Amino acid sequence: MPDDLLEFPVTPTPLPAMNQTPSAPRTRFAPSPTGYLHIGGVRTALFNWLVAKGQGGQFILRIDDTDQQRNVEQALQPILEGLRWLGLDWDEGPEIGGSHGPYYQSQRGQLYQQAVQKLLETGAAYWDYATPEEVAQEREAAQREKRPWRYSRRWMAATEEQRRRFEAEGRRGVVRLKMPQEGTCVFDDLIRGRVEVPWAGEQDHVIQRADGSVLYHLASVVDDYHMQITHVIRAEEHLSNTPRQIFIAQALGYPLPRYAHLPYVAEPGSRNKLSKRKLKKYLNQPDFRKVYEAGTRIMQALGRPVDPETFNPVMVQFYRAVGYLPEAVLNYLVLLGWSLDERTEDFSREEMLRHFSLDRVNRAPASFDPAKLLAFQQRWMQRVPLAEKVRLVLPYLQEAGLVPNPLEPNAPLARRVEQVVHYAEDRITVAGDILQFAYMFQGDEEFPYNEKDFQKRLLKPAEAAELLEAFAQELEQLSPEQFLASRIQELMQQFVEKHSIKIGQIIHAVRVAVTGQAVGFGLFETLEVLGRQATLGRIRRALRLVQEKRSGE
RNA sequence: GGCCCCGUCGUCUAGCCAGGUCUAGGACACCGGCCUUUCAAGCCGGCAACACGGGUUCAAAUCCCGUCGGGGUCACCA
Repeated sequence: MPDDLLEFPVTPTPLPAMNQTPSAPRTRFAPSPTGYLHIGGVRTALFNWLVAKGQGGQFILRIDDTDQQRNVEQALQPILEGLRWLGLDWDEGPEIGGSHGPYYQSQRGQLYQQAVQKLLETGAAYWDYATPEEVAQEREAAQREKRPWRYSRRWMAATEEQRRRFEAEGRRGVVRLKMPQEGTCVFDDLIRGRVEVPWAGEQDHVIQRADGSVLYHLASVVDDYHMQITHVIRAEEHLSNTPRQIFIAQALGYPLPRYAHLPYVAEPGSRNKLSKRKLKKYLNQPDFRKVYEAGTRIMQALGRPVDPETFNPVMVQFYRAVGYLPEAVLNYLVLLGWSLDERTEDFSREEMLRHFSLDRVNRAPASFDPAKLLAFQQRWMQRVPLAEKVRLVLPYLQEAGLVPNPLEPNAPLARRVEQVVHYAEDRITVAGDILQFAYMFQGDEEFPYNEKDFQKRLLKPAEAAELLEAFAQELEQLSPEQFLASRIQELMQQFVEKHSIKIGQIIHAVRVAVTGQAVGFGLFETLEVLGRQATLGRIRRALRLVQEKRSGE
């Protein structure tokens, strides 16, 4: 036996861990119904889902609504929709039930009452009759004297008689935890390793309010036990809550779950926690702004209001609305704090399930970078076959009123959608990008001209209109059947030689005349898809506009 | 402030536990070039980091101590 092994200090066994059947973890995601799904929240859900489903276990969704009187159902919908969109299906929870229900904390009051009762009986908790003001006074006094504060237990009722006395004074009791005052709480965190917290720093937390309702920590511990949760995987902000939960669990005689505290997701370019309320600040960040504005443009093209309450790159709804692929969002998210090795970046759902493990989760917080998310989106989108892309893009065209809904599969317009997606393929990174090509679906007299582009390519160059006119005459020589990209290109080359001009002198003018803007996919393809009649009509409209503007000056 | 956690390119990270193969690897962003009818895409190239200071060691991003910095948490919120 090696010497250093002999010298290894004998450590007291940490708190008993739950008897593991390592085969089937049960994890849970426990959001409170706030009406939106935060990026950090989904990542927590993802990791929980991966641990459970990667090892043949169950992923449970539980709603922490102990404090909500609002419309829970309504505030819950965006969360459920978001999880479903991403494919993070739950095995037990709202809308599907399960054998450990109900899955709303507001409906599990009886379980909590029993737990409180037991805590009271065993002396792990006590009735307390301090008013909130009295407690605040104590705390402030301690603060003034710069000493650590602990509740004095002055209004603790140790006996039934004391309770009656306090109540006779008109006081209403809460139930507090009777926390240990010395020693250390030790637990093994799956991500952080051994964590030690002195009990002396813990308060006698309230677990039941004066109105009889119960607080989060109690509910959470009781539920985790009854739902047989094996791994509590949650955000780091709960790390310092863990000792009190361990205390509750042990006092109740529950085996402990394993804990894993994920580093939180930080703001772009800083170490602060990502918050949905700081949208304005994040917009100062160029990458963030770029992603947001691209999204905003899509919403505007759809005629949807841009509501900062719901349309915000900090929330998953944003990505769904704009047309990201769930695969891309998951791929980005899984790498936010986790990695497999030094090079693998592409993870499908199946690959994540196969490879994910908590021991490769990073301990430091990770900044959210929407530009990198976009890069993943681009990669995933490149792999989507044409027919599927058409399917993704269609709802955007329909909502914008550019294409009827439903669209007959064999209608000429269906063919056009396909062509546009085909030619614009590299330019469509999110489904909503199709709306950049709205001009391909608008009437020849309706599509708008970008003023700056019109100015630059048609108005300002002295010869532009004349050349355009001449080129239109050449185009007229082609029959509708001859109106093909290759033929048009040939024609233009001849045209350029004939007039001894550079191709740039005509091609930009044609593009702006026909599309209304200076950017787009291949011009010859654009003309082909538009067809002879539309092309000529649009050029005539542009020439007319040039004339109007010139004479108007 | 107490307690807890964290600290590798601007960002996500690999490497750290088992010190040399690290003149620190990959990706995003950025910059430059090629391609080109525009803008993208694509291809090629470039910039760029071990928070700091002490130890231990022949050798430290890796081990130890300290400092600094950042964050979380301290509710009759979740």
